[in-house]
Parts: sequence; C-alpha cells; structure tokens
Amino acid sequence: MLWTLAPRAAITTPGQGGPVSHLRGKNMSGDAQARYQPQALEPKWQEAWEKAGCFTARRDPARPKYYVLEMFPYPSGRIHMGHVRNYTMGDVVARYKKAQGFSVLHPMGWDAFGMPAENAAMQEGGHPAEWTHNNIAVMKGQMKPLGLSIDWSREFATCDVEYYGQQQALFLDMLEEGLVYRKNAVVNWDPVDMTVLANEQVIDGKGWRSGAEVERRELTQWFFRISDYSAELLDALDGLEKWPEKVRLMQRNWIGRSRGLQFAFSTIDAPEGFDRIEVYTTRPDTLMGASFVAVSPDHPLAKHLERHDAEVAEFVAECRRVGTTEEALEKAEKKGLDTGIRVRHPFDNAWELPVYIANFILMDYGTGAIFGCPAHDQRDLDFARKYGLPVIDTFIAAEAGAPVGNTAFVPPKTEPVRWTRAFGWPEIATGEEAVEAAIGICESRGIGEGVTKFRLRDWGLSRQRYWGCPIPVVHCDACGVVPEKKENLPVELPRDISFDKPGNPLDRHPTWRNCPCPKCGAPSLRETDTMDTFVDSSWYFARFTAPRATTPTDAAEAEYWMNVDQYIGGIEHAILHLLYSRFFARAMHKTGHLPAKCIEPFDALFTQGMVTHEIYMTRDARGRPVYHLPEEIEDGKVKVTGEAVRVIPSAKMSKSKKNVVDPVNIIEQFGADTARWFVMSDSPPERDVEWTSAGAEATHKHLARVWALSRRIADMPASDSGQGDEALMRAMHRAIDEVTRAIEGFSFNKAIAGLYSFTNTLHRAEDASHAAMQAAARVLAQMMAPMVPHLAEEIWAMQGGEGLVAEAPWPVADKAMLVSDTITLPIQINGKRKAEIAVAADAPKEEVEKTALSADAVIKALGGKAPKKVIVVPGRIVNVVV
RNA sequence: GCCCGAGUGGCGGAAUGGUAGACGCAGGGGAUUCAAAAUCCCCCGCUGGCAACAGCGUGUCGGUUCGAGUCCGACCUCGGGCACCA
Repeated sequence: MLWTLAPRAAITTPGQGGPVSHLRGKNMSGDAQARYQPQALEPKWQEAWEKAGCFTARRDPARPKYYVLEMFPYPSGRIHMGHVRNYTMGDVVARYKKAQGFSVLHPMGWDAFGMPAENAAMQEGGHPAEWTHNNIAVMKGQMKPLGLSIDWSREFATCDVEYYGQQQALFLDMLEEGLVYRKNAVVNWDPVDMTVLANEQVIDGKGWRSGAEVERRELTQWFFRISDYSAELLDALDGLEKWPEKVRLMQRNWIGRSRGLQFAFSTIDAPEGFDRIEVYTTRPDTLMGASFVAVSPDHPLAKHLERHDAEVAEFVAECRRVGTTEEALEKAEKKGLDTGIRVRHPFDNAWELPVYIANFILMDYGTGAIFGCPAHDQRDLDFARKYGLPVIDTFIAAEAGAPVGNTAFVPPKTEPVRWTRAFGWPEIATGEEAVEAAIGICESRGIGEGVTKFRLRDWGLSRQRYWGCPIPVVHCDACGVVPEKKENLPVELPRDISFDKPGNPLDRHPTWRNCPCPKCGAPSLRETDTMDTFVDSSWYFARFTAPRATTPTDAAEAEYWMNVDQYIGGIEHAILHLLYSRFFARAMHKTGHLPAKCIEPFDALFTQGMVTHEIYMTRDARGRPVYHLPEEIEDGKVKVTGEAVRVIPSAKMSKSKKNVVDPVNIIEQFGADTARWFVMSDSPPERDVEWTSAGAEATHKHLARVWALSRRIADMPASDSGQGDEALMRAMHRAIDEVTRAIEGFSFNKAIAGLYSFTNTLHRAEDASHAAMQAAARVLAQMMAPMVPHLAEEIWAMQGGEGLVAEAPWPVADKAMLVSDTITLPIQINGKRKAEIAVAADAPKEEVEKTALSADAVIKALGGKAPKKVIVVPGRIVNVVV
C-alpha cells in the first residue's frame, strides 16, 4: 500500500534525509533532499547544460536540422511576462525537437535600433548606445535564469556595427539591382521642433512635445521596390500552408489586388497641361451612374491650382493637416471643393461632370483620381448629398428593386442584379460579369484599358533619425547621389553626438557628414537619413545562421540551416514585419545572399497571444486615475493606505497602467519552472493569458507535489507486486500519445492537462511495482522536460535516468497499449443524451443498434413503437429518433 | 472608417458536426493536527425537487441537420493592424 503513504511518511523514513520541519511552511533552510527547492536546483542544472554544451547548434549532416526562432526582443529595459511566454514556447519546441533527434538552432538577439533609445537620451541625457547596451545586459541577465535552450554564442544586436555594416552591403547590392530608388513622400512635420515625427508622436494632429499643429511635408526619401513583387508576394501566400489562415488573409488584403479600368476624362476650362484627368476604377460597370470626379489634395492638378487660387490653397492646406495615416484620413469628415473645372463623360460629349478636390482620395492608390457613383458607394453617396450632386441608379435588386435613397445599394459582386443603365450586358447580371463586360466594351471603344492594380505601396525606408543604420550613400555636387564603395563600409555612426536640439544629430555633426565623393573624390556630404528599423528585422533570421561571417550570409550555413522551421511571435506583426521579411528574402536571393529555397524564409508561423493582468485603480483628490502595482494590493485594498481599489478587467500589461508582473520577482519567489509552466498551462498559446498570483502559487504547489511524488517513488522499496503495472503502463502510453500530439499541434495547455492527469494517475497507482513506477516517473520527466526542464532533470536523476534528460530521446507510445476491448457509447433520443451502453470496440453496427434499442431509457421512450430512425456512428454515438 | 480575430461555469479553458464543461484555479465539506500552515479524500454549470429526476444552458437573433459550441446569415461587445511604435 505504498501509494497511500503520505509523502511526509515516506520522507521521514530513517535514512531518507531526515524529518522536514513542519513548523515553518516556506523554510528553505531544511535538508536539500527533503523538499522542492528551485532556487538551488535551477542554477545547478543550467550549469550542467552549459558544461555539456547541450544547446550549441552544430551543422550535422547525419541529422535533420530544425531552426526555431522567436521574434527577437526590443531592448526596452526589462523583460516582461510576454517575453517569458514567447521564449518558453520557442523553448518547448526547441527541446522537443532536440529530443526527436533534430539538430536544433535556437538563437537569440536584439532588435536594438529605434526611437525609444533617442527619447531616453533626450529626456535623461546619456547616449542611445549606452542606454541600449545597458538594457541588453539587464534583459539578458533576466532571461538567463529562465533556463532557455538558446545558443548564446550566436547572439548579436542590430546596432552592432558588424551587423549593420553587413546591412549596408545588402543595401548597396539592392541598389545596384534596382531594388532601391528615391522619390518624394510625405512625412509628419513639426514646424516648431523642425523635425519629422513618427505617427505615434502625433497626438490629435499635434506634435507630442511641441504641441504644434503637425503639417504634411514632402521630402525626398529612399524606397524599396516591394511593389514590384506584389503579385508574387500575393500568390506565394497560397504555399504557406503552415501559416495561420488569418495572417495570410490579412496579407492578401493588404497587398490588395484589384481588377479595374484606367481611362482619362477630357477636361473643360482646365489649366494648361491638364486637358486629361486619368482615373482608375474597380467599378467601370457603374460608369453610367457617374456624377462627379474627385482628385487627391496631393494630385498634380490640386498642386497646380493651389498656386493660383487662394480658396484651393486654403482647402488643400486644411487637408494636409489631417495627418498621414490612413486611419486619420478615413475617420476625418469627408470634404470636397469644387474646382470649377468640368470633364466630359466618355460616352456622351454633352454630359459634363464637376471636378472636386476631396480629402479622402489617396494619391498613393490608383491614379489619385476617381469618378464617383453615389448610387453604389456609400462614401460617394454621402458626398453627393452633401454637395447636391445627382444620384443615378445603374442597377437595382433583381427582385423588387427600388431606387437609392440614403443608403447606397452595394450588393456583393457575385450577386445577380437588374441593370437599368447597362452598356452591353444582359439585364440580369452579377457585378463581376458586368465589370468584365464594361472593361471589354471600353477597350473596344478606345476608352481606357483593363488593368490590375495593387494596394501595396513601395516601402519607404528613410528615417530622419540618428539611432539607426546609416544609408551608405554620398551626395556629390558633381556626381549626384553616389553609393559608398563596399571597401569603405561600414559607414559607422559617430559616437560624439548630442540631443540638446531637436532633429537628427547627424545633420549637424561637424565632421561626420563631410566625406570625399566615392566617384570623383570631391568634397561631398553623407546621407544623414538612417534606415527604418524594419530593415534590421527583415534579415536577422538569416544572419543567425552565420552571425560572424564577413559577408551578410554564408552560403553553406544558409543552405544547411535555412529556412526557419518554426517562427513564433505576436499577431501585431502579421502584416508589416512578415511581409517585409518575405520581400527581403527575395531581394537577398536576387543579390546572391540566399539560395532560392529561402524566398519564403518562414516555413511555419505561430502567433501567440498577450499576457494580461487586472488593473488596480484609485483616484486622487482631483479625480484623476492613479494606478497601483499588483504587489501593492491585498484583498482589494491598497496595502499601505487601506483604500479600496477599482478592479478593471484584464488588459495587456503596460507600464502606464502598472498592471505588470515582473518575471524576475516570480523567478525569485517560485523559480523559473513555475513561471514557465504557468504561462504555458492556462490558455491556448494563440490566445491571451491572464497572469494571476493564485495561478502562479498553484503551479508552484503542483511542481512541489510532483517533486515529492518523485522522491517517494525513488525511496520505495523494491517490491514484487506488479498487479497494477499493466494499468499504469497503459496510462503512461496514453499520456505519451496525448502529450506528443498536443505539443505537435502547439496546444501546450492541453499537453499540460495531460501531464496533470498522468501525474494524478501515477500518484494513485495501486499495486504497481517499484520498477514500473520508476519507469513511469522517468517518462513523466521526459515529457515535462520541454516545459519545466530543471525539475525534469531533477526527477530524471532521482529515478536513475542516464545522463541528462535534455539529451534523452522523446518517448514513443506503444500503439498496442492505446486500444481497449470495450467502449462506452452514449445513446441519444432525438439528439439528447439519455443513456449509455457498453459494447465491444469492434462490434458491428447491427449489434450496437440492437444493444442500444434494448437500453431501458430507449424502451421507455419508444413506448412499444418502432423507432423512426436509428443513427449509429461507430465508436462515437447512437441516436434514436422516435 | 477599412481589414483580421475572439466571445463556453465564479475564473482560465476542453470538446474530428456526435455524452458541453476534460485539466487547472477559486469555493464548499471531510481527514490529519493541541491549533494553524502544508498534505490527503470528496463535492462543485444554472433553476426546481428530500430524492429519483426534469427543464434550461456555449455573446444575441434566425437558419441547415437525426444531431450545432462547431456549419450558414444578420447583429452586439472586446482585441490586433492600418504603411514613421516595435
């Protein structure tokens, strides 16, 4: 009856480590053998792994490779629970794949350029480099105790000159291949600080520091020709089968392929050079419902009129105050200004339409000009009602269609409708059919042509900031824009700068800017723009395969390690980071830096949820909210003042709301394994997980229980009773099957549920022999190892496991142990469960039906009548319809 | 505004179109203890009922189906993204 012995009885057995103090609950000074002490055992095993070199990635032609990567962190200062969750997920995959026999690459680095370092330098003095390096040191120190299976020998930061120098080499190669060019683009300009602002630095149309009204201003900027790859990036999404469908859909919509008609209206009373206005429309079928033409405030016509007409100048200036984000434009009140210019309808010379400048027309999309058909576009309808323009129906609902009132009639393009103003297709046709017909008819009449356009714009990479990778070009009076010579790379950021004035310190650096022209040698000026930090993160995954190479990549290393087999990160990167990386991989292939197989660099993608926490709020004397850290709260009150707090439901952890839990505190209190287990256990990984102190404590208790169970098993006397062995082994194989499948399916919460169940089974195992218990405990250690590697090592060692569990192969379930002879089937009557029957697993349908019909509840429900229908789903259910 | 998700007990969640609530937390009861902590055992969707049991129940409304948390349509709420936050 060993299994019923309380752990206390087992561990107080003479010779087994002596009695535990029962008087002091959390006393850590007791015998090292007697209780679970993560603070002692975690560093011990981390040292053992390090000594054994377990996690150093090695090219091993004899083994398949596996590259697992978590999106690298921005060195903000401290790690948070989101990091813990992200890196634990990657670690589970890495350790599991290693156990499966793969040669694993699991690197870590730092996305180290970016605005916060400059902001810190401005606010607190110091240098962005110093701030960044300090943060990296602190965060690395916080990550190390987590026991992640990372190959730290490959670590780098994107602000290392060894990294960004190679990025400059890539840039030059891309420039040579025609993948980079310059053009004008609008930025947010703060007229007081005389500086360019990021979108997040613009609050309600004003600069975040100066408070000045932000203006849109045009600057000449560098662009990557990502739009050349629109079609390919779109079509290749179909091949990314191991990506979440939602991410592929978001990218598809972002790239936005559309089929439409491009044609020109001829103008009346327009300034010279504007005798035609080119428009693009995806609804040429509604051309007979056109009632106005609208151009963007950034359209050449608007710019021309602006110079000659005060009213236009004022309107355009107003439009430019709206900001640069699409969101701001879409949310702004739709406004237009009649230019007085008229155009002729292409089908009817006598039909004239007014030309407006409208704030909702984007210059970046299509031609920057549209025609409006109010009957079939809500925004056009609102516009038409506002400015008294005609509303002309071109089609109505096929059945009982009525003319448009205040709601535009916009059915799906696949729905058949009744055409009242068709020009060459049947009266009943779908939008799709009508669009294709309209394009064909217009082409044959010489009015424009059918074109495919994309929403995706070229990627502007210029940033007017210091803390980024310098763009390696030189501006020469004689030669123009000249690329720096490769042998002059890296173009290193100067250290002697200051942030005492707003703007980019590189612009006013006394010596750095001056350099000889790489072509003619004449005194010239360096480009002072640096690169968007998305550039840094668009190829770091490739650099990890050869982080010290003197070229951007190493062919042999890239050939072996690429692609990333599993990429893990936040859903917030679903579009930009992932799309830019996909483009960069293609560009790196074109410039000879990656093999062809790498153009889709991430084989599988997993997007994990956030870690959330309740927010605790009180109000100050003036009624302003005051937030409190979780550790300041006890029983719904602020510990110090006793004031009751308002508990706001779970939200993403953020410093300003103070709903943060510092992983360092959790590790100190409970150990890394508790933090790791908890973030993996409670929620499915793609969903948000709420951190609760109760959950963390419960996790710690559970791990201590497992430890004590292992201790008890290790101390069991050998016995020859083995009556319970078969049942235990069956449970063990079921657990192996369940846990393995859960990990394969990224359902770590279910893997942990399986581990709980198996632990309970092991705990209650009756009549099992010592040998079987030990075998089961060893398998438990193996299965726990990806989540709680330190505790797993300890159990493995206790149970006489050979070597390190980190090096042990993954257990394999014996299929024969998974099947049972009889199964229980639920019986439904009219779809509601009413009874259960036990049948042989391989019983034929007829026999199952017979057994089901003889069940008491069924006989009662039938009341002597024959069932209307009996549905037997073998192995699942029986439904009797009465 | 546009694009993409998510909504299941007091809580986190589980469920190839087939027994809704696995596993865990919190809570309740009991054992052990001088007592507490810790540990162990049992109960635990809601309503009615002493009980057997019955009815209801997966954001809302409607539909498909022998059978819907799951599929379809409309809506509500919350979250992510919207090109210079990373």
